[in-house]
Amino acid sequence: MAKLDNSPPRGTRDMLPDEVSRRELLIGRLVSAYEVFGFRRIETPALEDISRLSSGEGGENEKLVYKVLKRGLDPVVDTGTSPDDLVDLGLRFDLTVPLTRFYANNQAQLPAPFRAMQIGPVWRAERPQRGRFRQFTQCDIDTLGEPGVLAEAELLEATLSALASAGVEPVEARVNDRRLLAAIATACGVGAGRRSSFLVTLDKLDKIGWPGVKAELVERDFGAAVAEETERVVTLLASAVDAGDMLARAADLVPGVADEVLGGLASTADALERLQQDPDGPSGFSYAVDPTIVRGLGYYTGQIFELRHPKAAGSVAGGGRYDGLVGRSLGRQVPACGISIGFERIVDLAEMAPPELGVAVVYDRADELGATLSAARRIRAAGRRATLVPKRSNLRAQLDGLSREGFTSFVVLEGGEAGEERALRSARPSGG
RNA sequence: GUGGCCGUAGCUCAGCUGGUUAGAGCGCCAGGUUGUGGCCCUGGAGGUCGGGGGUUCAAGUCCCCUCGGUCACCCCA
Repeated sequence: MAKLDNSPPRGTRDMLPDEVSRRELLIGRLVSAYEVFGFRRIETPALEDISRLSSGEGGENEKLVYKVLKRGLDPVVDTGTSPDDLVDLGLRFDLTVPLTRFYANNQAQLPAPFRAMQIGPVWRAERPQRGRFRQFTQCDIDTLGEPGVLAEAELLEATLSALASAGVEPVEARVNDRRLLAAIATACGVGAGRRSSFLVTLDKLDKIGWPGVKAELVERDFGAAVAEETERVVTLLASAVDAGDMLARAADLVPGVADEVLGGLASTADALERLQQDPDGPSGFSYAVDPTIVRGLGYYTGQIFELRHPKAAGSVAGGGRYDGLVGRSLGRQVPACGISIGFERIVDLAEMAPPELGVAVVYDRADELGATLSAARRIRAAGRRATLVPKRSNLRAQLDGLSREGFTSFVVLEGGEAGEERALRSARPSGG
């Protein structure tokens, strides 16, 4: 038989036992942290109707959907058939779109406001890179039915507290508002039709700086005047000494922005300030109102968030308000807001104790099987974890290996009878 | 989806300008010493050099395609 390539599909990964232990432990921390705020865990299917994944609300991500062919297709496809007619399902590319369907479907049984938590895999047909996979896990919390910025402030607090409980520090939270961005675009002379193209470029400021942003704006045919005005307005906004100052400047520099928008950002910033001062709150985070963060997804309508960690590739969490999305499924507008943690981007930063495997029961293959099994069973009956391992010729080396694996003690069976249980001296690499 | 770099044992890597049966360390297995521990000694298994095609008397080494990783773009958790 020919040897096949055993690596998993591109951008997906196998998970070893130690990794799974670590991930489970981290999920437990996040779930506990979120439950304290009243978020209830739900689950939705990996598959959704393709039309729901292609509504245009998912922005760029919709181009990355894995599509599923209809069952029972004729093996020979005539050339006149459009590819779209062959597909009826797709793998979800985030947890938010499925959540809005879930809400519309189960609304009668859900409280208002409803606080949802979802943890599960999503798929995007991207080119993989460090911190970017084709299958990855998102940890979402969302509040549906709360129009006020209490939702925003609470979601940020819950996320910061969840990250802190996992030892993921320091985290920098940035907050902005889609409506402020729209007003900035207008103030700089950009028409509504070209707004998103403008914002995509502005979003790159921290990466390519003003020379890069201005060059790209000119390249995209916005003209030198728009480019200069953008630099002037945004620089003045960004050079504010604090959130309050920035918002005061915005009222002046960006005349089109509604007071409600600036007031909302002020409330969120104030809530984060008070959280930071509170000895009961999470520490190890900073925050800023940043008029240049954009976020790609098309469905955001209000405040948007981005959380970063210095060692993580890209952002560690992101989200925002999407008041229009539930209405697409329900036919009635329901305000909604959510944040998603990128699990793969924090799992290596989290401080998790290595798994403890309990007692290694070292047996001799020559001994009677029944006696061996019952010796291990007695240990388990005492509420402990016991794993049978066959004795190797070099016991010294074996014990060392068992310790590295994560066993904390061992007993050697002789004639099926357990000897004295002894602790394994730690041979684990430090920092485990 | 576009472009750059990379791909040799389970892991980390060596293999000069193409030239006999492709190497090391660690790990693994068996044994010795030990006799319920980190040392030491001996032996062993394990590679169609990511896969396919081509150039050549000869390819791990050169060319093309493909798969995978990585970086940049795009975008994003």
